[in-house]
Amino acid sequence: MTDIKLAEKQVFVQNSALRDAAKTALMEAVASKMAAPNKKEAQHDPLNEVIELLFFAYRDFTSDPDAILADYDFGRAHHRVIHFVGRHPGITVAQLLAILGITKQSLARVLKQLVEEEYVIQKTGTRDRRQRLLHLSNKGEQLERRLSEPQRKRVSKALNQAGPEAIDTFRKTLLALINQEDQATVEKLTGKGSTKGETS
Amino acid sequence: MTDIKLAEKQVFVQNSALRDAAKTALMEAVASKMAAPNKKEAQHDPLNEVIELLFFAYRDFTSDPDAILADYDFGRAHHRVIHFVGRHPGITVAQLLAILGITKQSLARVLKQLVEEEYVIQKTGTRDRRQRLLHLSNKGEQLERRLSEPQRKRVSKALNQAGPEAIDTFRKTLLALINQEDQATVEKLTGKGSTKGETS
DNA sequence: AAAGATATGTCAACATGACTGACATAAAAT
DNA sequence: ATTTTATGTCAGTCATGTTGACATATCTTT
Repeated sequence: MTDIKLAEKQVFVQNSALRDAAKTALMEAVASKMAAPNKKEAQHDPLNEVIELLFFAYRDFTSDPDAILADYDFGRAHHRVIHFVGRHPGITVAQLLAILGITKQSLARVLKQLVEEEYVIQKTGTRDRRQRLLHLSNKGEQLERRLSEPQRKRVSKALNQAGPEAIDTFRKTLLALINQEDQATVEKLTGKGSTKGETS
Repeated sequence: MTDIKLAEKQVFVQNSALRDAAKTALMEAVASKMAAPNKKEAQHDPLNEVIELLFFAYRDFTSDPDAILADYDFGRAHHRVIHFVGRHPGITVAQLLAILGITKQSLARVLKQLVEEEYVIQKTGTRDRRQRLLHLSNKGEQLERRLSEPQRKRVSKALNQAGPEAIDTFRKTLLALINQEDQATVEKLTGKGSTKGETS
């Protein structure tokens, strides 16, 4: 008696329903249960708190562009490429690989698409003609702005809410979270804009 | 004349080599080029800076556990489950789904493994016997500690380096980065520890 | 008590974005 | 002239996410 009536009334609670309701309704459920008095393990370590906050913050932070990307049939991988090429025009493939921390085969897949669809332009290096210096086309720049806008707004809002010293403290903390060896490099990287020194 | 000599001398620069050298040597290369004087687009927006820092910080932040996980043939998905079950013992499957923002089919795959290998224990709810309240076994708690230790150290170090007000400011900023609708929920969630109110 | 809704689980097929390994070409460096 | 470097590409695999369909046990409602 439990085998034929299902499909009609259950479907609506199936997959994405759980996802979409998740960030709202179901989260409420979580919270309410949470409100119940706990017993033990109230490990109220602020460190653990920060770790969880990082998880949620990053999740939401990346969700903005994800939605936009879907329109273009692109994924996060494309976004990362667009972002770093946009912020560091003239970057080489090797540099991009180093920054992204992925293999060239992985990069190739998305980069190829981006070049074919003319979001990214490859210019042969003049100093070293083996290099392919990467730039955004106008189209690419447009997409970049579209993608970064919600993120900038989100960050801006958050920093404002957190107070005037937040910009500085937040930046300092993030930098200190990065692997020691890379901190100096990243500092230079984010401090500057382009990757020039040569161009075609 | 370029078709038979390859495999011997190239292999070492192949895949992971690029990855491993990446975070050190190649990053250096990036930095040096960066140092070259730029021309235009010095969009020195601190917002963009923060966005990139977030990317790097989160990347390194998650790399600690990733390495450990490999020993167990687990991935990030397992880590997330272990983390949230560990920090919120007695959490239900539905709640976990809401937090993780994935489908139950995705969760099932990793949860099944974790239960089979006895890192996670399912207890039937007493108030609602349909629920499976999730807990870590001792084994699971050990793994949880092993995984969170490097992250806690990293965060701790970063907060110290960033100054005394960093804990508070960093937490505030992260919270404000989260989707408005979820902020209150997450605050409760991270503030408390367990998910009890009932147990078996 | 019967009917419906909910919490959980499971099979199967598919997409994305990583990875490894192997091989290629053009250009620079030795 | 030889070797190394920067880039690209084919092929196969793996982890993790997604839909869709269906099952079972246990509340909840009528």
